[in-house]
Amino acid sequence: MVTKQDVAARAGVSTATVGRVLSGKGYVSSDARAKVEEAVRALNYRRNNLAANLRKRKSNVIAVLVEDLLNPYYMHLAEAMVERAKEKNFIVSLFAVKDRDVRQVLDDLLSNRVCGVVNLAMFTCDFSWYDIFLEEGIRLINCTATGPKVVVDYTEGMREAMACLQRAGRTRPAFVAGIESWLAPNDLRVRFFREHAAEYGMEAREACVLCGNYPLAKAHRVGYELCEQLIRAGTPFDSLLCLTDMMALGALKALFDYGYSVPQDVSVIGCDDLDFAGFFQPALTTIAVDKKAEAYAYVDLILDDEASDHDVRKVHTHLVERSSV
Amino acid sequence: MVTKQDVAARAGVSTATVGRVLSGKGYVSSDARAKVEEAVRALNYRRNNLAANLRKRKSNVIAVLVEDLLNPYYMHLAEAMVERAKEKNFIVSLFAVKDRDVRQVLDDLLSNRVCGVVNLAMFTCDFSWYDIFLEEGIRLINCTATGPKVVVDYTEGMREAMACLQRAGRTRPAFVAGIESWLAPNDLRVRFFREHAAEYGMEAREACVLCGNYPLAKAHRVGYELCEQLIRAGTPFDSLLCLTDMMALGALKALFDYGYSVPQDVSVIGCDDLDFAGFFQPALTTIAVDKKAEAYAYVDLILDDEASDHDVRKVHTHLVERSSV
DNA sequence: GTGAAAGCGCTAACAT
DNA sequence: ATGTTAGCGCTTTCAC
Repeated sequence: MVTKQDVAARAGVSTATVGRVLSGKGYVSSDARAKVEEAVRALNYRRNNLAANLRKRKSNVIAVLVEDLLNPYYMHLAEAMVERAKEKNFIVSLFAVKDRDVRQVLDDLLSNRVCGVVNLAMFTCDFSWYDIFLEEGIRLINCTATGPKVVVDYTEGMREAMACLQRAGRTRPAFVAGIESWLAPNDLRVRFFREHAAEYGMEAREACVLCGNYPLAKAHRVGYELCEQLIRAGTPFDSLLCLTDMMALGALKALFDYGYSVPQDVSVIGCDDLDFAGFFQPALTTIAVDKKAEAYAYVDLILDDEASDHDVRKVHTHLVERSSV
Repeated sequence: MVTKQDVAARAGVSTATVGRVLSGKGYVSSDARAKVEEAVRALNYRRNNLAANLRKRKSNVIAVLVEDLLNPYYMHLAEAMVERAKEKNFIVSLFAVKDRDVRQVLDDLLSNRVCGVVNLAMFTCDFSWYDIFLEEGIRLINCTATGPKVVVDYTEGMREAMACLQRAGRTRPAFVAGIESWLAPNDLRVRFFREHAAEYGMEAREACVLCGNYPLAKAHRVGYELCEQLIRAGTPFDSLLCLTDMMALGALKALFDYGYSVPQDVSVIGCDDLDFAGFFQPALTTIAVDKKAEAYAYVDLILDDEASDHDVRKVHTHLVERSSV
């Protein structure tokens, strides 16, 4: 393995000088710089991040916490985060907090001295009792009640969605929320529905806000079951808003199984705009989230030194109309 | 930050002894062990993996190479790999080789001294010219022509699939391969189709093996386009085998758009058994891969010291019948 | 503008 | 059964 020492020796300078040209900080004569660059190329030197990390007491790993990697939405995010992190020479690692063994995962993160943590899990797993993260200067995103956050502004998309339903003449919507009811009030989509449905000439019937046990169960199953439940309850409805596209997928199937046709009998709107949402039957009208912006915001909040602790980045949403309304 | 030193001091022993109890290797008196354990708990000691990695000249990161994280199949794999790696105290990192900038990614892996590389990208990106990996003792899975491999034995599933089609009275199948034609001969599914269709009373018409530009384009789009192409070509067909479930999703939509009904007019079979394959319209009959076994095999091949370089682990497949045949 | 040297916290070889 | 010690390769002060 080629070390900085080797490079220094070949270039006839000290390791400090090599360090300066490699990091681009500090004064180096153009002569020295040239010699170092030649040596680096000739020896095919590659920095050992392990050593650098130890010295800096922090790794170049960004931890991403997920409950369920099988959710395509997370992967959209992960994809973009990897891309962004790479630009800045960081790598992203996945950590599963599946069985709610938060404690163990937290120890893991600490052991590995990750440089930041992005929580994609639905719930705000409270790190605050684990002050160590703060003490160690590890950036936490969407982890604690306070601290930097990126919030997806579903309001914009919801507005368009409701207007779209209204144009289609729908008046009796139901909302497949899927998440547990104690979580629902925190969700902007659910809140918007409850608070503003009336403005679009719709009845925001509380019984039609369907809560479930996502993310414990798969979103598409939850969507199916909730929709089935709604149908069996006999409550009349002419449209369905779904918290996520995968829930919409489930709902679509339930609707089909029970003989409803979409969009003739009921209109369906999803949320996320997964890359294959247009391939549902029928092609799903959905609230698109600017996933790339969301992912980049996560990485930037972790890595930008200027990012304040009270920073909150807003991610936009808008309706993508296809054939399900 | 609490170091091993601190623990040793508090326990009144040397760091070596602390190391012994922590690693479970070497002789330690039960008295010393007790004292160390007490100190670890009291001080809330957590090992610094950065230091350990440097010393061992190898990190606890398993690199996963992907072209496209948006493929649900990979996430299934990633999920299980994370789970397995965690058991052994390793973490998994994602690396995107999207733009074919293999070179750059390889440097990244080297810099980070990952302990192993699992290549989930479709093509065998040849690392062999990069002998450094071998020299450094970094395990490479599915990376080079030689070396350890996990192969998914599609033969089993394909056999059942063909039999299933035969039972349904189908005789004119097409195969939505999706991948570029030079890649096709390497694929067991395609090969099986070409070589054994006749045994099931089917015509293995070469023109009906549809190749495309996956993974450059999204699988579901490729599936759609290929199926559309097939329909427009006017070649008669009564069944469709698809390389992946996502391609099947696309094909299903094309079929629908062109007025065919599934399974009445044409039978469709996918491959992968994604968790939401049952939610396609109609529910997809598909070749299920034992994804967990596949993922575990990857991790095990990387971490097990006994794993030979010529090891090849076989992953089983079987048909899951739903409503598309 | 450049170099020397002190660690980062850990592991493992060696000594006792 | 336990302790001592020499690095791993890098960054970064501090002195020249």
